[in-house]
Amino acid sequence: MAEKYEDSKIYRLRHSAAHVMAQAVLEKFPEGKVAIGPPIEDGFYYDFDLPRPLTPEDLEEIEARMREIIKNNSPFIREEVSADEARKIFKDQPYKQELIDGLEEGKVDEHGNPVEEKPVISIYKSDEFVDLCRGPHLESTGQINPKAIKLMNVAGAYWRGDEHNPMLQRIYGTAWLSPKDLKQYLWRLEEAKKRDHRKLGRELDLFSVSENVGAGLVLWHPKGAMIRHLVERFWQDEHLKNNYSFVNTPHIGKSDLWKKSGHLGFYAENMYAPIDIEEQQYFLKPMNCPFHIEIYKSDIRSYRDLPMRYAELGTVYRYERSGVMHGLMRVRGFTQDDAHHFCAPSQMPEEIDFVLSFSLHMLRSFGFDEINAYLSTRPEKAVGEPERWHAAEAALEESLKRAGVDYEVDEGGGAFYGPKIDLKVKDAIGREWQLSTIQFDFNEPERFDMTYIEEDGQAYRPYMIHRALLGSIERFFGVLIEHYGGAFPIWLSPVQAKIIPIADRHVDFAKEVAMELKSAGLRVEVDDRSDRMNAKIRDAEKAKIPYMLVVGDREMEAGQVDIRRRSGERLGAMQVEAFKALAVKDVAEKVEG
RNA sequence: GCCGAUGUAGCUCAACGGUAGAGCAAUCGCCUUGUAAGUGAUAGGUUAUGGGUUCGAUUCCCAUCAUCGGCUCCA
Repeated sequence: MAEKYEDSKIYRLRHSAAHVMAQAVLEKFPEGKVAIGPPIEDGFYYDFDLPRPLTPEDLEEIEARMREIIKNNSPFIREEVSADEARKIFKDQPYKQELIDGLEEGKVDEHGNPVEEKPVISIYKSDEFVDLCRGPHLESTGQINPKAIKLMNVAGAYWRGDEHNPMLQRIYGTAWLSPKDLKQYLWRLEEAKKRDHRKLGRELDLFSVSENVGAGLVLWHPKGAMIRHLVERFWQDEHLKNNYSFVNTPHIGKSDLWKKSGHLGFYAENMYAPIDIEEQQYFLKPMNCPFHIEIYKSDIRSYRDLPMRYAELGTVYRYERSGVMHGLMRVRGFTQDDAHHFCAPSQMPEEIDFVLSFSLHMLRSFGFDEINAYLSTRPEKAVGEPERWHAAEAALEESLKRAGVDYEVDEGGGAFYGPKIDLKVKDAIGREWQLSTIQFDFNEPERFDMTYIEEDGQAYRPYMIHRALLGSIERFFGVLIEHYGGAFPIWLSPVQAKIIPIADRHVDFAKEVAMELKSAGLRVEVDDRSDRMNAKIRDAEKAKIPYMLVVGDREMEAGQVDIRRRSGERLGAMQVEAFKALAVKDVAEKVEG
């Protein structure tokens, strides 16, 4: 069993580094106010209310001062105090006063998180600095390795994370046990930068976002659109194999529909302003479900029709606040790989089993092997019968167990209309991304009065399950780019092989080879520029094309191609037919090479 | 939306209160090449947009738009 982060030395180290930083900041700005400063993943931060914005030069100064404080090697001394004593000690610190009030009431800890027992109020002293703090800390500042800390950046953050509160300045820092660990962490950041889908999107000419079109609206370039096409084609094939029906629905719908579905009530802030058409108001769709429900309701449904599975690559538009857009990950117009399942209560557990295993199959097909699940259950405020909630939650949990997926339960974390499972994948450098979501909906079937006729001739309410496996095609593409660092598996590569003639006299032969490979469904291009072979190889490498096929006098003579992989590996010369078979096999087996 | 930073050629970046330059890419030549950059020339910019200050603004100021790092929110 791994040690909990909260109990580890590195946690105490980061917490201690936060105190040292706060001291350095207060020395520079004696009138500054301090808020809170906890350890976080990979480091720590501290929030301050300061008279002016901090600059990168300030950070350097603060970091240098931190090293001096560390050198003093002063001990961290813990003291327990009464609330009144604490108030006296922090008399010039309004944020600390607020925290002390909270501690005295006994409902929250010094970070504002709810706690069971009324906490003891403790303070920690080190060098010239005193902080309201639960600890724990290192024994002394000298235990911090001055060469293993680094201040990263400054950012705004609301006091207690509430946007109605004042905006503070948050300094992020990182701290490690050894300089080697710090170096490795910085290397990881560099690596993540290299894989940034926004950078690769430009370099590989996959997509762009134009200021002239609008923020958060993605333009898919030919190579990106090819990958999207391949993803969608695979997605469609798999859905057809699994008894889905495809539906297609429009981009706008009348206001009455959205009133009925409830979206104008609980989702209005994410919807765009209405469009007036012949004195009726229409809204851009933020979701596809009301349309799918209308299709369901276009006829009387029998128990014999169930389960029904409606799938659509449905493009939706959601208003996102201006500061939140991020490449492909967070956009204003996107296509969900959406589907709605309608089933009878008796079919429900089996239907969940299917959706979960189908979801895992889909994610694994794209090279995501590490998948974690999050089960969110009934919140305080919820619609729908409690029995249905329980049955649904049980089905979700049982299904996760059967599938052998690691999961965490988020009690009360479900939406008001139903419990859900979210699946997160780990990418090649260990970052988690949320993709799939499987959610029950107890709201819309009621609002639309959806029914089916049972054997007994009576009308019953079906279960409705809403799911997206890839999430959105845009986000999924972004994750895919970062996961593979732009070097897509062969079946997804927009160009699978680049044919490189050594001299102009080999171009005709190269084109013949290209024709031959294209006839097998391979995506190949001939680099017929009069450049040197070395330059052509360099360009193909930079484009991360899986195979480079060099053809010169020798190959032309023998009807061969000389093969180089993008890894630099040389496979030597082989017959065109042999390469064709090799590449076709790579595609079928989804080889990553 | 909020806090902070940024916006100069297709890309990466210089420079400057007196109307801008490099490398790569592009175009046109020459070279005809054996596994990551051959070579010469040419072209390319109302310095994001709109105001203001100034004799003069791309540079200083304001607003808007967009991007980046975060916060809040989320597929």
